[in-house]
Amino acid sequence: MGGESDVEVSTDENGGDSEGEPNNGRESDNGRESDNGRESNSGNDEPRHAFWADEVADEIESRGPEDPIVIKGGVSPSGVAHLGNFNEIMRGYFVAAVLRERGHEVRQVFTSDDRDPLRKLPRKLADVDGNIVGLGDVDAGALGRNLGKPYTDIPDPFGESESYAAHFAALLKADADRLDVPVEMLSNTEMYEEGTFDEVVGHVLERVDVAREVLSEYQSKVDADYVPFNPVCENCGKITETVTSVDLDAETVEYVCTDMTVGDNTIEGCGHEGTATFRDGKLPWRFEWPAQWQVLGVDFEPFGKDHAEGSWPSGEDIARNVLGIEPPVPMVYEWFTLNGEALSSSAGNIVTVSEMLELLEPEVLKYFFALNPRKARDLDISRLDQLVDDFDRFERAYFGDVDDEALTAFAERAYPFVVSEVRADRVRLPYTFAAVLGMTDDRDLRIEMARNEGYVDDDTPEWAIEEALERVDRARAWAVREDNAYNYRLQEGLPDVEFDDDVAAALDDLAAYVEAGHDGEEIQGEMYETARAHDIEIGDFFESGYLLFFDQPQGPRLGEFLGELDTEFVVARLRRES
RNA sequence: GGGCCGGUAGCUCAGUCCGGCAGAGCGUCUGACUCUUAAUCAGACGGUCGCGCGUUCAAAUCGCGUCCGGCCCGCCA
Repeated sequence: MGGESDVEVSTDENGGDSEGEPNNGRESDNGRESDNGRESNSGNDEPRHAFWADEVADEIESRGPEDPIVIKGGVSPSGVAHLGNFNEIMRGYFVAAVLRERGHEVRQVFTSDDRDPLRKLPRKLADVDGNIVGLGDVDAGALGRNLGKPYTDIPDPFGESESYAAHFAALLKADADRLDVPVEMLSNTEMYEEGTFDEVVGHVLERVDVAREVLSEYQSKVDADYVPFNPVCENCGKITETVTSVDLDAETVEYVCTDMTVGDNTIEGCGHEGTATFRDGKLPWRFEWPAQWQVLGVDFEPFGKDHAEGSWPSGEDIARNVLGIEPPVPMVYEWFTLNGEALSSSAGNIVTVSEMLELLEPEVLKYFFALNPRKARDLDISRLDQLVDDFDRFERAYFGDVDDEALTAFAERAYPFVVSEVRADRVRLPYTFAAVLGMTDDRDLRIEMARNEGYVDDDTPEWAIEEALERVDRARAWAVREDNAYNYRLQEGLPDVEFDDDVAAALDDLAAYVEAGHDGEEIQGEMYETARAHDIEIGDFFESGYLLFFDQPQGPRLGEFLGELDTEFVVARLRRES
């Protein structure tokens, strides 16, 4: 793992190859004593990693895993593929990225646990574009009739994919692609059907006594009749729980299709008695999870705090004492809240990746997941500007432009995995400013305003301008969605406003001045003159201008803004004509 | 009831593993720039590190207890 990582770490040299603009940002001018300090203190005791993924990678490496290192995540395909599910993918992604940088071959897989039965109707679904829709917008009856069946045996409510499960998995995969995360989607059902689990299932059923004994430590319902295999009923298609006998040689089980209790509800069995192969059913979750570790050779798996005290301890135990394998390196991540509340699809408090990407660049979203997984965080949509500001600062820290040792150390490790490409001369408009630029759809005017504020100059490459402007559309979408203080909009039509006679006269004078042809700075100065000449408060005069152009009492430095607009339009508006 | 995780400035969070002056950004306030979008510059304010006890020369950090929030001990993420 030596060579490649050494090259990667010394980013200072290789940053320049892409755009011919040597990246000296990280070593930049303000002589940084921290560089010297780093030399001196790195000798003795091993410094703590600034990025959690490095810690995890250390632990994985210490076990001497064989390449490819396998990193897994997984969810049951119920309801909406929301941002919370992305913990599973993104946490694994950063560890995978670190290991790859260290020279390992890494396979990141994500299981869709799609042989699980649909237990209750989801309140919300997401269509193929990631838009959230209610149950009423799809054929809810068709779903209801399929309660108890594996997700892969249920039709796609949107009638597009081959099953409910396939629809859901496609959404997750599409979101992973949007974030440029290379993850291999695996269908649990397919793995059963292909016989991938045959051996483990046989092994568990052969040692059913041990299996019962181990699991009974964790689940009181495990009794002498408990058989850790749930066949799919050949008659009604539902997952059943009552296995009456096992034939290890034939790799089949006999079962009775009995009722299944789910919370307060009962999903009725059909009473059918039949025979199922090991491929026509599934292991219960507590066994299935360790079985996945075995058949996929999983080395690392992040999981939510819900599993930390339930499935993980039993899974670890089952892996060692029933399957005889070493469980993967675990990592518990805290759940984040959305707007201060728990993520809940039934309460409608969810957001999807594609929704977020309408508001943020992918790298900002990735940055969110690069933060310490142990901390409970809130993703506050109304304060996305804060998150973006934090990201921008994080980015500047990578290039050595922030006087914050801890942040810089974190950024040096995490930043390259957050962006698709490290480029020194990116332009980042502050998010709220970007929202303000959204007041107009005129691309040139946006650029001009950014130029006026010094974010863009003649040396700014076209690609950087293009990328910077992408934030404008997103920030604009945010301002509109939140309808907040940055939701400015140049009014296309004349707003419904009335003015006193003296203000009206002043506006007419200003119109004449603009019509005569003056630049923005001159118009700005003239506004003061005009207001004085008509003996009106300067503030009031500006306000009348803002009302005319934005239908709001506040706005940009008006003269210079008007100077950028079409003169005819400005003159007509000042005269309240159109 | 038993267990796990979180709680640090108004907000978002570093710092906690391995004890050493309570930190950053944003916001707020004041001042400056012909008073006007994001600002910029200068300065100020801002803290019972959830709370208590203990260990220690020294505790946000370690131990015990406790409060609040979330989660697990059915199924499932």
